[in-house]
Amino acid sequence: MPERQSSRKDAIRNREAVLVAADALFTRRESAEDVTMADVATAAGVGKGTLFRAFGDRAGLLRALYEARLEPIRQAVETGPPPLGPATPPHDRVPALLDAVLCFKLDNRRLALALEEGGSSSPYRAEHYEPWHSLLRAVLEQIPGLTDSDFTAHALLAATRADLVEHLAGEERIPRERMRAQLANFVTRVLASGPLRALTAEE
Amino acid sequence: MPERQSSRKDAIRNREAVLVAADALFTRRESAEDVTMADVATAAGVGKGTLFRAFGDRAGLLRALYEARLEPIRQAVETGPPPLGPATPPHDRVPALLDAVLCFKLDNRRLALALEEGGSSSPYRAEHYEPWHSLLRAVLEQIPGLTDSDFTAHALLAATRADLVEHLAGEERIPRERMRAQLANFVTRVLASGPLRALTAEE
DNA sequence: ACAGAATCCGGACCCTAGGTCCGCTTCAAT
DNA sequence: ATTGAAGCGGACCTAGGGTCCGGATTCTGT
Repeated sequence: MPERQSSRKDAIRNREAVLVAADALFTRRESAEDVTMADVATAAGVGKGTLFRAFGDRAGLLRALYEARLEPIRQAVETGPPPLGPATPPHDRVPALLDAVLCFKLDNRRLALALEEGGSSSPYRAEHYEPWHSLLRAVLEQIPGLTDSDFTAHALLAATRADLVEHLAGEERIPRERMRAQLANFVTRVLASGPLRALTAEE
Repeated sequence: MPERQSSRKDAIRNREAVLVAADALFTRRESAEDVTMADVATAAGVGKGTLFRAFGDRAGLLRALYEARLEPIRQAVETGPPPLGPATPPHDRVPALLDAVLCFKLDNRRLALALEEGGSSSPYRAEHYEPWHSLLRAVLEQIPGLTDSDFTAHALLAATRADLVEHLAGEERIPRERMRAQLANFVTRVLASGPLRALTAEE
């Protein structure tokens, strides 16, 4: 619950300083795992107490950073033009949404990794997952012939999990565009078989 | 490197005791996260030193347990009869493999969770992932019209990630058989769209 | 059976990193 | 200027993974 706004300017200034410092650290450092809270506090020129009061705990800080970076995409999805916006026909919006998620994770590898794997509880309990799943599920539901929207949404999102993306980009050295193409391809396959008209009908 | 066999009977007995105790603890306790190494040592009637000498570190212990439980399935996949064994036609083997993985994770929730999420490095660096991916990829490659076997294998396996399974089974209360059906369905969709008749032919 | 060496045992101990506490300072409202 | 509420910061607490080493146990050669 330590999330209420403060009107005091020192509090606001410090919160901002922490955000900036943390952002820099997470981007610069190799792994997010070896950025300690003490590091962040020091880099921000602030005491640990301040840091924890402002964000509650490590996860809270991560969340704040994540949401800040996610904001533009959220906007584009909620009120933007096609292919991300709500006016897009479902069949085109699903790949667009997943592509957006993938790109976001590619652009924010360390952060996404830290938040998604970040110890304790599963990513599925983190409240930032639910909106995506809900939306995707709703869009999938509008595609005729597609059953199990709920599971399908989960499964598709699973293909963009931060650690998988990290593995593909880092270990397997797959270039961004190729990964996007592969994901698009995969999504197409899932959507393509429409009314699950058997393996035989080539149409 | 602390993995070499010991011929001393006390060492062997203790190793076995630890394995049994850990197995019991991980099964009994709510979350795998709150089974500490000290707990395991105590439950096994053994000192921490012994435990760490035998398994190296926490991950080592998890791995040992995991592999023990996985053994029968590994057997079935490598030298067993269809639909898991190598004699199965690719089109049938892929769903069978994924179903086996899913069932395994359902039967070993806590353990799979602990090992997959288990802090530090991603599941993709854990050497137990690679064989599955390799196999699945190889089988996928034999299905005509299927491209991107590598990515597809990753994506399909991602749908059986321990924390997702845990979420579906635990949070969403989806019964085992339903989940298996949904996964089977999903796999079918991915395989079904054969030669990927284009994205353009749509509207 | 015995000695000596090699190995193992176990729990006290260390260390890191997240999180808390509290006396002091700063802010803002009157 | 006064005052009390809010914030500050770093010393401190705790948990849990991992290490160490004196003493016990087991193996081997004779």
